[in-house]
Amino acid sequence: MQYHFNDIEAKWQKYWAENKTFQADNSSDKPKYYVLDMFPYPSGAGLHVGHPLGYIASDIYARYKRHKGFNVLHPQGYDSFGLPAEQYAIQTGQHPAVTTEENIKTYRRQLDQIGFSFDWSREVRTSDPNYYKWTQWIFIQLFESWYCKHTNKAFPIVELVKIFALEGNAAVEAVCDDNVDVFTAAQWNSFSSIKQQEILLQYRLTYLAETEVNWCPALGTVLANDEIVNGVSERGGHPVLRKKMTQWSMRISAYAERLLQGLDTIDWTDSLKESQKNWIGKSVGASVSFNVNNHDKEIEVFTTRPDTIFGVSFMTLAPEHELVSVITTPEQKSEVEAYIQATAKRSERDRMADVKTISGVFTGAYAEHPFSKEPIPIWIGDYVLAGYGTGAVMSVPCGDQRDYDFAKHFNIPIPNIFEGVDISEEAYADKENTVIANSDFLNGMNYKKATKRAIFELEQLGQGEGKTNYRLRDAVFSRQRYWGEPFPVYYVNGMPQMIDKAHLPIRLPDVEKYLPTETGEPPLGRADVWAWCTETNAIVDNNKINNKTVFPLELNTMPGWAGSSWYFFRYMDANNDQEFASEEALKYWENVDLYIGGSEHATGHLLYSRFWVKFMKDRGFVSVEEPFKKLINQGMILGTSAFVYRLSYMFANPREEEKIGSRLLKKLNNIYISHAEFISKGDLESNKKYLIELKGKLAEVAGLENAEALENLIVVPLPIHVKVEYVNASDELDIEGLRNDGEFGEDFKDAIFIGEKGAVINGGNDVYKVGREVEKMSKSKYNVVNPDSICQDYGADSLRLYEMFLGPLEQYKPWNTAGISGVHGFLKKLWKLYHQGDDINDPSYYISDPKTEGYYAGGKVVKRGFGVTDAEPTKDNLKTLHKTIKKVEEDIENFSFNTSVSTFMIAVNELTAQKCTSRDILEPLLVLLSPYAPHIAEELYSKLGHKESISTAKFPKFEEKYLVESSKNYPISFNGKMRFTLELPLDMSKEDIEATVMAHDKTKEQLQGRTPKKVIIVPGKIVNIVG
RNA sequence: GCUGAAGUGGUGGAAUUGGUAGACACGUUGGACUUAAAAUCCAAUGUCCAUUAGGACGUACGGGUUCAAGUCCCGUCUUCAGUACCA
Repeated sequence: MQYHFNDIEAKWQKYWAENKTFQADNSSDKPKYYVLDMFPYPSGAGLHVGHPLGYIASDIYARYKRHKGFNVLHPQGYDSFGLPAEQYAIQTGQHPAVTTEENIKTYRRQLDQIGFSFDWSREVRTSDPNYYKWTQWIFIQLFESWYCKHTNKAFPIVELVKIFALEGNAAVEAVCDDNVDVFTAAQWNSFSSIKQQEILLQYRLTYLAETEVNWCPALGTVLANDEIVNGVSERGGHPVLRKKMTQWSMRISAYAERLLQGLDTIDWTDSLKESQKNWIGKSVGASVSFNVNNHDKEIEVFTTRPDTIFGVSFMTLAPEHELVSVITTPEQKSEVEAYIQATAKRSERDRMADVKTISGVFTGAYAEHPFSKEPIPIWIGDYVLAGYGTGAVMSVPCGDQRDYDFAKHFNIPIPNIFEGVDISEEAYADKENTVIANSDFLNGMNYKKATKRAIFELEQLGQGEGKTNYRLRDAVFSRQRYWGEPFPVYYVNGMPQMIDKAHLPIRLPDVEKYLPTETGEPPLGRADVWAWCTETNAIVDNNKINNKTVFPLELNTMPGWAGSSWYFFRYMDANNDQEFASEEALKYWENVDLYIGGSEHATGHLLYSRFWVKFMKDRGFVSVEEPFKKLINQGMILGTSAFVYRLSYMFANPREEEKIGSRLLKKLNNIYISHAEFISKGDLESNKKYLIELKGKLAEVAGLENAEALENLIVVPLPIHVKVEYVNASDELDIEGLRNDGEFGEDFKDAIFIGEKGAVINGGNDVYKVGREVEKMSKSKYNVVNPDSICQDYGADSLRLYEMFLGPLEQYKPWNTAGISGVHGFLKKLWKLYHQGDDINDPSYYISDPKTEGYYAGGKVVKRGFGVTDAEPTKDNLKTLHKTIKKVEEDIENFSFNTSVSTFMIAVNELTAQKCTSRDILEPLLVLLSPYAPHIAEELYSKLGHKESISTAKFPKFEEKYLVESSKNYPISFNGKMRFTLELPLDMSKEDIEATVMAHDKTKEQLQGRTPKKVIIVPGKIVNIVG
């Protein structure tokens, strides 16, 4: 009875789909458990073996929790808005919805064949209007809300309007724009509607603002900082400019403190929490304003050390600071301007990498110390960043190393304000053990006291206050793209108006092309039917715009993170068209218990979702404060790229080029050498050596009579990616396959390959070995391994087990198909373990090969078939089973899936050796295995006579009593080195152990007459004899 | 620079509290079965010395604590990831 995995897997996948085995109920007596994967973006390339890693882990956990008696929600969907589909649309004219639909079909097919226990009845797609209707609705709620600092909560904006009408804004503690003017109730009531709307926009949680953005003209869109690599766009490598634009922003800064505090309440890894903490970047200190001498200007700075205010000996402004041009004296003007220009040329990366160089220029201007009234020189320096704080610092060289270095470099005095501290070599930044000196009223105080006093005195002067600064900036929410959620917004007199919930969704309009317009408007600017009629509440033709009843609609779309910031709630009630999810569903499922995904979302998706959830909680839409209770980052599966090495050459002497004809050059350009043929890549000396050896060959290969022509040629092997499918396990290249591959065109048609032995390959005389390197899987690197062929050749259960067996879930690891035979072999052994019967009544039984499907006994072929019996399990059987239960359960709880695969292998090896056929052992073993290899588990479980899916079976209970041992094989060590082992009863006393061990022949042999100094006995563990 | 993670056979990786380092696999070698191959099964496999018995050395490197260290402490190096010259 052979293990026909393809048939078995197809059978059970069909069974699960037809019986809706994994459909979750929104009510149950069982406790709930919500397991979620970060949903994929359905790219055109389909799934590769890296994608399922996290899905397999979460599926194992979800199935395990079902066995443990939980009502499990385990959904899946697609983050289906995104730039790649739009890029493809621009190139081909295909509507992104069409390609997205096709891609999703591929994804679904690929996901289904791996046997995930997803509840597909709850599928969500962010690009589906029935979904983005609610994304638009949440946007409207953000627009209709403001944040009260006093109660630390968001409230409806109508309540703010009431306050304004009653008492003005003077007493309102809200998170708002910096430049809000104070007004009274009377003033508010006298304002025009437009003026009122303008003011409210300064308070709304989503607002329009002029922001400086990274504008990429070639892509026609704004890019996030992390979409820019080395000053050009990550996608396509186009140049990027800074540009001011009016865009929607999200007032995420209002939630900075709660986002920080909330981290303590969730079970995430420390490294992830650390990234979010750094991203939020809280620092507590004070803002201080310095008057500029001879100008009616103030420079405001933020400092974390107001206690060191008397140590200020200069100030530094960022070169971009707005006051620089105002205060610079005529004498310093040319120098300052030159410095500003030089700084502007340097990229941020440059400035960052070059920490050691100290540069700066004196502006010629002075500020006044708030207390001592001494003049303080004002400098500019590029170590001060315009984007952080106020773009200016008060420099205290004795307490800050950067200030110290700057002062030393420019011979600025370094006053010491710390008692008994030597600052002749470096600054003293330790604030815990300082006593302030030379600081007037702060003398003799420690850091804490001095800080408090300094802030108090500054407040008295009206020149400062205590302040907490966050690095977290408000998030830009507009994208100049087509394939994203349209805003439910139209404009009346330039003021944004929200469309009522009843008329949502606002669907994406059709456009002819997906590019920005010639005038630089977003792609929606191309739509002909993109105006809002307030009478019919419908989208109408643009030429009906009269700005009385018909108004223009917003042309931007929302960013990728809009849809992914709340999708986990939609799964709870995915088909609800009245609400984003019903109150009952939200109450029942609460939030995600376990979230698995890549660490690349640490500061994007994971921060924005937390922000939206906190907002939704404030407004009473949901009842939870955090979206994801526990989060695990799965590591990436890397590809092993294959390289061939094209000889690229250059001439030490340019005239040489003429000596060699162009025909020859073409040939030279087409020679590939095997990996072992060279040792070092770019190093000239070894190249020369290599060249001498190669020269004869080149002359021969290139058909050159006169090898001297190659005299001054410098040869460098240039690595080129080739498809990994043309390389076998021994790194040998299938040259014919490569030559005939259409995708490479003529590239390799006439190529000459020099093999391992150094001969030109012609037929089977030599082999060509590729070079290998581990890299991220990507289409362009030709190193993508597709799960389809693995499912075909080994089965989904093998794939699942193998991906887990590869190593710890969180770790980055290269994919290597060679190892899959190990887990596949295990499944075959498992199958065999259940088919030890000799003569069976299995109707599906057939025999085509007596050697694999039966065995010889007494010269006869004995048929082999399903053979689980009711035999009483032996002590050894029970021990193996319970050892396995214990380990597997611990492993799953610790997400250590790789070790439980080993445990299964050990169990099957042991039970096979024990010739175990007992149902009492083999049935619970299947339940243990079923989260990992569900298909084979279902098949064998049904063969055991069960009519229900194994997913309903209870997880076996571990019983300690089967593992209790009466004896222990003690390792006997001498001076810490294990020499032999000795089987002794566990209840033996220390004294008896010592006596037995000391009397042993081997002990005497080891000691050779010496008397041991000491004998260490740890009962149940070890014996160590010292001496 | 800073922060975080890591470094163990030819390879992927085990070793949860300090207690027999290398589980489980892959690969390799040898053998059985076969006309042959595949499949399956058996054996060996950290390195070095030794015919065997056995021994020496071994968890990036250098020290230390301990009866005992992959595990704890100090220092150094390397790799990967994140990042912000954050006042």
